[in-house]
Amino acid sequence: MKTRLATFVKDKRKQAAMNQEDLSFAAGVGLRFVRDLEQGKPTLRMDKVNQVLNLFGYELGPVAQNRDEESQSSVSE
Amino acid sequence: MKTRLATFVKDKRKQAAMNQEDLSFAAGVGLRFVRDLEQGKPTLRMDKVNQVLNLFGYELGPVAQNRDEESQSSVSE
DNA sequence: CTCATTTATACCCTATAAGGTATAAATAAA
DNA sequence: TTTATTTATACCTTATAGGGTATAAATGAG
Repeated sequence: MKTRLATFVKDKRKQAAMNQEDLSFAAGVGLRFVRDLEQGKPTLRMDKVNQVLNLFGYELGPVAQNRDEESQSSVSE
Repeated sequence: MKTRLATFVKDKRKQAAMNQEDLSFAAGVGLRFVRDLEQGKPTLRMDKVNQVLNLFGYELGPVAQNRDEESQSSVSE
């Protein structure tokens, strides 16, 4: 499943013109981890996810279940 | 360290008049996990954290590092 | 103060996330 | 089409999170 988080990371990565390998290196996590993250694996460790999000000035936090945290566009309806 | 997430959960739990044991049972996670969560342990698994947040209508998501995601009331601004 | 409740720490075991390697499947450019 | 690049899956090992139990330290009521 493509979660909000997965989409967010993939999107930010594309914006930064990086491939998954670049990102994994920059974040200091394994390439496999970046892949799991972008595939929406739900059991990831928060600290590892944060290592990635920090690159983009973000971090994991509680968000209301329906709100669309200022990603940018999407939700067409 | 008391992270934003730790504070959020503890606060929501208090609001719901539950102790940690109640919360662990309601969320289907171990009591130890609730404790680690409220103590700000950084290496928690996202799925377990989400089991707790879901009780309050929240979930983990990317938030900008300095913003103070509405703790309880509303988004003022 | 004592006693009850709640929360925090420590020890231990089991299940599994992280990550490496290899491979396969897309995606894109020629 | 072929070939290169990127992304996805599978297998395996190692490190560790989750969680149970026990204990200790707070917190609070009397």
